[in-house]
Amino acid sequence: MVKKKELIGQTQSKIFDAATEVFEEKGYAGARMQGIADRAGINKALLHYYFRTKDQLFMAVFHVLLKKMFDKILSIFMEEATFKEKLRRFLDENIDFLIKNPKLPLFLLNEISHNPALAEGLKEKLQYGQIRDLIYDRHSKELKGYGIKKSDMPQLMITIMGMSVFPVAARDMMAIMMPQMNDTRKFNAFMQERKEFAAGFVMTALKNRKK
Amino acid sequence: MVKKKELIGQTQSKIFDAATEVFEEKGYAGARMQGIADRAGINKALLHYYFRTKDQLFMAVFHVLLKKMFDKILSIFMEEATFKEKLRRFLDENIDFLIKNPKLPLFLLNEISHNPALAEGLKEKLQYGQIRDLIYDRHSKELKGYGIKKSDMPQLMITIMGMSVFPVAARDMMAIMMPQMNDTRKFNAFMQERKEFAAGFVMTALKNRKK
DNA sequence: TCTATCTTTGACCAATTAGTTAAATTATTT
DNA sequence: AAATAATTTAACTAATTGGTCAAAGATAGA
Repeated sequence: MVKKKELIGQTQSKIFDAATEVFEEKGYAGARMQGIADRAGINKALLHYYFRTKDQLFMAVFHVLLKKMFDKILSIFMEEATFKEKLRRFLDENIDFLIKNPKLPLFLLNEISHNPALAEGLKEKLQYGQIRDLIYDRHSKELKGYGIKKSDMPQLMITIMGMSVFPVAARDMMAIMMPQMNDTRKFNAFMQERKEFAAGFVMTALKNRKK
Repeated sequence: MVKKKELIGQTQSKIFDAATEVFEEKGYAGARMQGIADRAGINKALLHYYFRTKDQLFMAVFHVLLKKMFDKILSIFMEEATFKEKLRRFLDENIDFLIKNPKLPLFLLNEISHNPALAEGLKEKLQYGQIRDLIYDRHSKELKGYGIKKSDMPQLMITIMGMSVFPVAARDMMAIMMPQMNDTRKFNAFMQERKEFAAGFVMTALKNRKK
């Protein structure tokens, strides 16, 4: 027999999944409670029964997605390995993640830019503020060998992030110049290729960097 | 004496400027006609007098901004110069442009992703579809010397674009990990630094690329 | 089975929002 | 100066949208 709590779970997670899809697709301002209810296959009143307001529902979805993205990014750099190894693992795993969640980066970028307060929670809670120092300190010898000073870390980190995230976020715009990007199969192949291209590109640039 | 056409121009361009600001800030779905009227210092009915509907006003603004962005990108690569020189000029000028128009990339990315048809006009009109071949053919000798085949061009182009555009588009998100990015003065200094960093990074990676 | 609680729904409400209209004001032409 | 045309406004309308409510249906415990 199906228990009540499982039913709650079913409905609530049906709602949550539908809300995730709709918010990712249309953004907060473009999303409609009715549209979320429709996609979840339920009544709009039931939506408000489980999540009192649009803001509450959005916040629940947003924070799960933000954490999902950052956990992926950060977990790899917290492991025990050389910087070079981490770079490869990061690009491999992050690109796989992005292929599976192609709408996520642009969604997060947009919502945060429309409402910077959204990032506040994570900022304090997980102390990501220190991440630059943490990474640098763990690999200072290796990075110094590449001519990277602590003050260069933002440049390097944003470069690495951009190598994987930018193509996914900017896909539709780049497709104006490169129509083959419109074909999802080709785009995914491009992203697979990119694992190797990006890792090679960054490591070559680092190893031959003038100090 | 102020002529009628200038007056029209004044009001129309006041509206256009206000609409540009509001759309860039809030996106199509988040923008309000009343908000645009307020920012332009006029009545809402007057908005509809000059631009019949929200869609019409948005389209006018959007296409100007899309063209602005692409002209900037493409003009440099159409000049007579070596690829290396173009790369430097592109990063210099594009980063200056982005510092002045920090909300532009995310706005365009978002609106196109919410409504891919928006890109159609430009795609056909300016034949950007061929840009990859155009650039490659002009620099095939130099690029082949770096071990770049024609099929590598998308990887290279998206890398170069991402080096300049990503930091601006992802600023607020990267600021979660690097709080100093929240300070506009520091961020702009970072972008200035990036001209040199990115140019050096890309050229080093190209020159030492294994073929 | 009876009761209390939890879940789901249809109908409704109030606020917001894009868009209209008719009249008033200002500018242009003759 | 008078007539005509363009510009601007206040007040309004219709549709959309987030949110409520009371009642019906389902579930679990006594």
